[in-house]
Formats: sequence, structure tokens, C-alpha cells
Amino acid sequence: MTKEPAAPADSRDSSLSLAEGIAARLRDQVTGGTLVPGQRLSEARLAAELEISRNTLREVFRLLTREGILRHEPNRGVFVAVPSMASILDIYRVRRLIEVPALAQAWPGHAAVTRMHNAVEQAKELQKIPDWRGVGSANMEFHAAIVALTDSPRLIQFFTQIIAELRLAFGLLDSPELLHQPYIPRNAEILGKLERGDPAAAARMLDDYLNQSERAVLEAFARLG
Amino acid sequence: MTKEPAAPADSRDSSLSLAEGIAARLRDQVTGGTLVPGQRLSEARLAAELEISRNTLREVFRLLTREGILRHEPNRGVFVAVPSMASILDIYRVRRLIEVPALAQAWPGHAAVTRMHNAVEQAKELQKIPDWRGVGSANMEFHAAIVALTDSPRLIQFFTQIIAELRLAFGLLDSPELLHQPYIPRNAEILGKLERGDPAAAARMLDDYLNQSERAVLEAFARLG
DNA sequence: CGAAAAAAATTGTTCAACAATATCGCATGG
DNA sequence: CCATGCGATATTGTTGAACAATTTTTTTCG
Repeated sequence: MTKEPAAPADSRDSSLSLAEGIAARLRDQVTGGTLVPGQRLSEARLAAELEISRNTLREVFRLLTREGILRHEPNRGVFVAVPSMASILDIYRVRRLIEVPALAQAWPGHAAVTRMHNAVEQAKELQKIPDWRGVGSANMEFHAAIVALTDSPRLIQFFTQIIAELRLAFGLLDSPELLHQPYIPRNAEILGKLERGDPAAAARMLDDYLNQSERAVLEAFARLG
Repeated sequence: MTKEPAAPADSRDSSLSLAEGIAARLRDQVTGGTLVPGQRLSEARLAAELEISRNTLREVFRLLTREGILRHEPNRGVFVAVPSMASILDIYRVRRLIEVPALAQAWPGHAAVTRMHNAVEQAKELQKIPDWRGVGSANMEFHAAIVALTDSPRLIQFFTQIIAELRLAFGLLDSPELLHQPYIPRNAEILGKLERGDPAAAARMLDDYLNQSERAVLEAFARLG
């Protein structure tokens, strides 16, 4: 066969390494539901399908395994991670531990406040379409921005992984509007408190938010059996 | 004193993957000072030296990069990470955020308390030899055990990385006895408070400990110029 | 029908090669 | 003499094939 067209379906910028670009594609397929949790990813088959070598695919696997959305079993292969109730509990515990103090000690003039603002606006817009997956993404961005308030590279990176895992769990659940819609005004309220110079109150509201959201997610998860 | 990696003749630890085994060896070389921060690690040269293929070495690099003790620059290579004052500040901030609440809400009968106990005992023993690097390891184990009190897989794994990075910074510093020795009785005291059912007091002491330790590390770091 | 043995498939690791990118040395010109 | 551009060199990025080690499937025999 002749050389395949050098321009793939969506031209990934060369700033990303090939493995990173493929990883982004696979990540979308996982959070988008094309690849279902528990599914096995055969190296040979996937490498051929993605038109990359097995070695490069293995690098992709390592990237995504580190993010927690794939799981690697020695000599057995790589699988799409299966969110469990335990993992959701753990994720929300970590979120509370990190997000609440981050917000409580925030300076209202921090650059990340703008990110929070934009995330709220975008969620409102996407709600109208409605694009609930987009709303979910904007919501995640809002909380990532909260963690960015800390200016801690390690916390920010860690939280990015946590968010990726949570998205995987969300992908399993139905009725996303019930999961995301009620929280748009809440986020706006939290942001308002912070901008008016009362981060303590904002942090209290965030704690409530997280508890309520956790309950909703666990209920939706339990409905799946 | 020269840790000879020269005799890998039969280090076929079937439990560990080849890459993981090599990674452990490299990790020791980094924390042990054989490989100095900032040093470039040539793929071809190191692969030959370790008697593994470049592909496997690249996997090792990815493992250690994830742990934060190596740094990867695209198309330029892999380097031993260089601890900065900023990274030390960030690490201690994360430590306070995670360790103090972990201890505060601990149940004195938790299995990890035994780990804390053993770590304290081992530190006392190694102090007599004296083996200050060993004391440092025991100290790290003590704090890893504190995080284990949370039963949170994600926090535990995250903290493992943080600890690895901190060890890298310690490797740069001289006079390890000044860095570790004063904290042996402190750890014992913290453990005592916890075992006597006063986790709140233990947490307060831990917070003091971390602030003081941070100051000592930063001072030692500043002395290096 | 069940269990052991053989066969097939998959992952783990290595090797050799080439392309893409960065680094170095050197000649040239001001 | 020094700066600069350019080609030569070295290094990383990626590929494909090969073989060993391990798991999974199939076959065979009791």
C-alpha cells in the first residue's frame, strides 16, 4: 500500500509528541464512551488500527495508565479502568481535602479566578444548547481552576488526574443533566462569594457542593447495579 | 561504598518487571548521589551500560519521570531532576495539606500505626550505627505510614511521589544528621500522642514538625548557593 | 465429563534501521 | 578577533521484525 496521507483526520500539532497526540485521542474515546470500562485493548490490533507501532502504543498506554483511565495487568494486557464505588468515594475525599482549603485561602485577585469566571459562563451557554457533556467539562474546568488558586504545580497535576478519573465514572452514568445542571448556579454563587472577598464562605459552600454532588453520583452509580 | 551495579548477573527478580527493577537501581543511584542533579542521561550510553535495550530504558525513564526524579525535554533527552527552592516549598506545602489532616482524623487502632511504630524503632537502631541515610529512609516511612492512615489509594500513591522527590533534594544536602537526627524523638512523641487517643494533639505536633523541618531543609539548601 | 498436554495467541524485550531534531565544529566574512 | 551561517555529527523519536516468556485456548486422553 502506498504512503497513507500524512495529514490524519485531525492534525495534531507537532508540539505534541506522537504518543501524546494518540493518548489524547484515546482519552476522548474513553470519556466519550467509545471504549467501555473493562474492555481489553489488544496491542497488535490497536496499533494497526491507529497506524502506529506497538512500541509507541505501549508508551501511550503508560501515559494513560498514569492518568488512571487505563489499567495494566502484567503479562495479561491493558484494560479500560472500571470505576468502582470505592474509587468514587476516594476521589471525592481527595477533592474535599484539596479544593476546600484551596478556596479558603484564595486571594480574590488571583488569575485563576478569571478561569473560574469563564468556566461558569461557558457552562451557562452550553446549558442552553443543551450540551451536557460540555457542561460537565466546564464544571471540571471550574474546579481545576479552584485548585490552580494554590499555585502548587504538584497539586494541580495531581488534581488533573483525579478529574480524568471522575470523568471516566461520569461516562458510565446516564441522565447527565441531573448530574451537572443543578450545580451551575452553585458554582456562580461560590465564585460570587470569593470575588466579594469572603473565601471562607465560598469554601463552606464548596464543601456542601461536594457532599451533595458525591451523593448524587453515588446514587446514579448504584442505579446501574 | 561503591555500589557496584556491575553484578546484575542473576538479579532476575521475577516479581518485578525488568524495567521496574532497573528503575529501582537508577532510583538508588540518584538518591545515593551517583547520578547528580542536572546530569544528562544518554539513552545509548546508559542502555549499553545497564545491558538493556533502548526501548526498555525509555520505559524506565518514563517510570522515573512520573516519580519526579527525572525530567524529560522533548528531542533533547532525559536529565536528573534539579530540586529547586520552589519545589521544596511546594513539597512541604503538599505535605502539610495531606499529612496533618490524615493524622488528625486517624483511628489509633489502624494498621498503619504499626508501620509508624516500626519506622520509629528502626530509626533509633540505625541512629546507633550510625546510618543517616537509613535514618532518613525510616523517617520517610514514618510519614508514608501517616498518609496510609487515610486508606486513600490516591493519596498514598501521590505521597509516594512527593517523598521520592524530597529524597532527591536531601541527596543534595550535606550533614544529613542535622536533617534527620532531631526528628527521631519527635516522631516518637507524635506516635505516642496518637496511641494515647489524642490525634488532634499529634496533628498539631506534626504541623510544628513540618514547619521546622522545612526551615532546616531550606537553610541547608541555601548554604549550597 | 474432567484433567492434563499441546497449540495458539498475547505480552515482554531486544535489535537494527531510518527520520526528525538538536548540537557542535568550522569556514567565511565583517 | 569575533560573530554568524552552514554543513557534519550526534541524539532522540518512531518503526518493524524477531524471539522469549507467559497466558489463553484447543485438543487429547483417562
